[in-house]
Order: sequence, then structure tokens, then C-alpha cells
Amino acid sequence: MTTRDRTHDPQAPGLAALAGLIADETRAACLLALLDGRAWTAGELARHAGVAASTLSEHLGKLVAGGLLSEERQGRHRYVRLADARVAQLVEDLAAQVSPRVSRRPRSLRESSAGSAMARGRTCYDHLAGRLGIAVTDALTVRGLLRQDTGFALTEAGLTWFDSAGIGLDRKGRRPLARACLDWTERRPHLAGVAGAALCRHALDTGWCVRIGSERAVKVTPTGERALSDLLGIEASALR
Amino acid sequence: MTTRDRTHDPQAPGLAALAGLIADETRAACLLALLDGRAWTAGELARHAGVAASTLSEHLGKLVAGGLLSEERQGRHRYVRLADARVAQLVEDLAAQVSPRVSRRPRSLRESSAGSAMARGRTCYDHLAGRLGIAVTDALTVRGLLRQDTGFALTEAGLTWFDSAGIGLDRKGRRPLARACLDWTERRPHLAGVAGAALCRHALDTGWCVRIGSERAVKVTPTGERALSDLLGIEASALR
DNA sequence: GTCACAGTTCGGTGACCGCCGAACCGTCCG
DNA sequence: CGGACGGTTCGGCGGTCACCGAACTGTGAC
Repeated sequence: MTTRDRTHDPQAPGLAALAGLIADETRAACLLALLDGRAWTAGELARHAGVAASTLSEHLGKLVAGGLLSEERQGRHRYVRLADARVAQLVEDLAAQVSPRVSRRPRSLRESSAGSAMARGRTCYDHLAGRLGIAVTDALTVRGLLRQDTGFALTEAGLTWFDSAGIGLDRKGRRPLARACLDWTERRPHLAGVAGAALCRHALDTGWCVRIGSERAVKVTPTGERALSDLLGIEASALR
Repeated sequence: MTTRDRTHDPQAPGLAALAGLIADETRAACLLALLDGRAWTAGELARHAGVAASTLSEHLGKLVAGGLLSEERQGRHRYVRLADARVAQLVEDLAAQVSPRVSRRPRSLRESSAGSAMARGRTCYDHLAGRLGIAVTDALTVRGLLRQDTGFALTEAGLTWFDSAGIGLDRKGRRPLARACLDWTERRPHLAGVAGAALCRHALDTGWCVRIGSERAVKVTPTGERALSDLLGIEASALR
């Protein structure tokens, strides 16, 4: 037995080990990048994090072994993605907990514009976040499709709305239909869970919004502005 | 500037730093112990974790500086507790994420009975968890007081029930009235949030259950069995 | 076959950090 | 006042770990 055995709480080693996986700046940067829900290659992540390929390879090994990432080998590429929605939620929760960095001034114009694009609209693994996510969530709430006053759940009218909008909801799995996800830019809850994922997928599939850049940021298209206005009464000004 | 500056994600350092606070076995043991919602002295925690007082003092300094703990000095004592419900939720979420340790055999009879007592009923910061928490949540759901099929929220009938049971709900703050907390023993959601906290407080105040041992575990009293049966139709057998 | 390229393995290095005991500072009590 | 006790500070030690470059494996392209 190499580890010491002092504390009597059987959960402590596991908890520390899990946190330890996230407690490295390079690995944290990878997890945040992977929050876009897509699969990245090891090389892309290495360049993104600014470390040698060999270094990143070791990091990926740990993250996969720890169950945070799933991998898929294709030819000479190693694709990794977040293991599941629960991992994504965990990372997002941790990121939201980070002390609100007030008035941090961006170091460059590029970073500044990228930051504000992220604040306007982005995906959070599989659902919409940023001001866009907030606007949609608020609109659903105001129209009585979503209840936030007694918890966080769709109403009967909400179920009907999703159905008539042609957005199918898979109610089979164990994943909650609606769940609140705390936004780290707006610090307000927005719609996640099965409904949030379906809505985001629909928005990307039908061209309501498109991904910009190589990361999480998304932009609402003119088509999307019209659809959001028609279906939910969202003013275009609320998205800027 | 001493830290390196490679990744372009401004969140990565903060995320890694936060996870780093939890990524130590001793600090993890402290956080888990503090999940009972009470204030512990530094000495108690040092004995609990099995390290020297000087070591633990440094750990507490980091946890307080990182905003995970709040402290209160009284005479020669230093009391610490979890900073707020959000920190508690974070720790519980992380603990629940830890790979389900199947068939881990307890090392001693004491640990074994302590474990099963925790599985029967315990508090999770400020609300009920374990089989007790699950039983209450299920009963609320079956009786139409709580909806879990479209999210997680109290119903109108649920609000009335809390009112008629004499359990006041503070709907002022920003904290959600009802929220799902995933149980690490049962791996099922149970009631947290304002309603969960109020119910737990009421249960302890009126003697429905009492704390056993020095930690999170609670036991249902005969009075409590009657109350739970009368108010929610919970069979005593569901609590064993 | 040959070259380019993605990824991995490995040895070595340096920094970080958790740990302890010893000395020290306050508080409480007799 | 003096002694017990809770907590903190400090120096030093040892282990862990992220990092890199170099050598290597395997895939894909020409």
C-alpha cells in the first residue's frame, strides 16, 4: 500500500483524484475547449493549450483513464470528447463557481471581440448559453412554457410548444427533461437538459444560428432572428 | 509575471486553481466532513483527517482564501464551515461523479455500520439525503406535490402542502425553491434547494429525525415515522 | 519505397506542495 | 502569575508531477 491511510472517509481519495484531473491548467484548458461538444484531435488540443504533443498525450491518457473523456481512434488521429453530459455539467459548474472576475481587462482586441462574441451566444456542451441562452429561457418563462418560480420544469404548454415547433423530446432516458445551468457570463440560469439540447440542435440544424470561429461561440442568423421573434417574441435587440 | 501564459482561455487558470483546492486528499476529507453543514474547529478537522495541526492550519488558510470556506474566530478557536450552499452543491456533485465504487468491502465493522447508517439517512449540507431523502422525494412525487417528469419543480399542490404542514418557504432569495441533488449512494435525485432545506430543518427541529454520531448520518425517530406516514404515506420499511 | 505527419514512450529536470516538528502567540483557567 | 491548550509560522524534507526533446511506431500520401 503506497498511499497513506489516515482519513476515515472512504470518499476522500476518489474526490481528490477527480479534482486532481481538473487541477492542471493545461488539462483545464482542454476541458473548457471540449465544452463545445465536439471531438478534437490531440494535436489541435496541444496547439490550443500551447504545450508539446508529448505532454498533451500524457494528459489525454489521464483524462480518459479518469472517465472524463472518451476517445475514438481514426487512422493516425486520436479524437477525444467529453465523456457525457454529466461531465460537461461538472466542468461548467466548476467554471461558474470561479470567483466572478470583475473588470478584467482583455489583453488584446482579438481576445476582447472573442470574449464578447462568447458573451452574446455560445453553446455549453449541447445547449445554448450566453445572452442568447438567457433570452430564450426568459422568453419561455414569460410565455408560461417554463416554470422557474417553484423549481425548474417545463409546463404542459411548454411540452405542446416543443411539439408544435417540431422539436422532438426524447423522454426515455434518465436525463432530466429540463435543468437549470448557471451561466458564467450572465450568472443567471438557462435551459439545459434534454429540452435544452434538443432546442440547440434544432437551432443549429435549421440555421437559426451558426458556429463562429473554432470554439463555442455562435451567431444568430437573420433567419434565426425571425424564428425567435415569431415563436418566442424575442426582440433582436435582446441578443446584442 | 511568474505563471506561464500559453493557453488563450482566460478561464483555465481559475478553473485549475479551484479544482486544485479540492485535489488534495486531506482537504477533500475536510470538505466532505463539512458537508454536514455545521462549523468545525481546526483541531477537530485535524484529528478527523489524521494530520498535524500545523498542516491543517495551512489547508484551512487555502480553503478560506479560495472562498470555499468561511471562518469565524471565537476566543482561541477557529470555526470553519462551507461558505454557502453552492459550494456544498459543488462538493456533492463532484463526490457523486466519482466512479461508483462497486463492491468495496468495508475494512472494519465500525466502518461498515457507519456506512450503512449513512446510506439509510443523512444530511447533504442542508437537506435530507440517503434512502430517507429518496423516500421523501418519491412520496412527494407520487402525491403530485413535486414534478420530476418535465424537470424538477414543486406543484401548486406542493406549495399548499408545505404551507399546511407549517413549513415556511422563503421565496425571496435567488436560490431555487426546488432543485435536484444526485445521491451518491442511491444514484437518484432527491429534493434540495429552499424546500429541501426547509424540510430538513423542520425534520430536525420537530424531532422527526436526530443526528447520530458526529457526522452527517441521521436516524428517523418513532415520532418521525408517524409524521412521515401521516403526511406523506411513507412506510417505515422504506427507511431501512 | 519514401517522405510527411500524428501520436506515443521514455529519461531527465525542475518546480511545486503536503508533511512534520519546533518555536511561538493568544486565550482560558486555576 | 503560571500552566494548559488551540492555533499559527517557519525551515526543511521528500515525493509527485508537468514539462520537454529525442527516439520510435504507425498511418496516409505521393
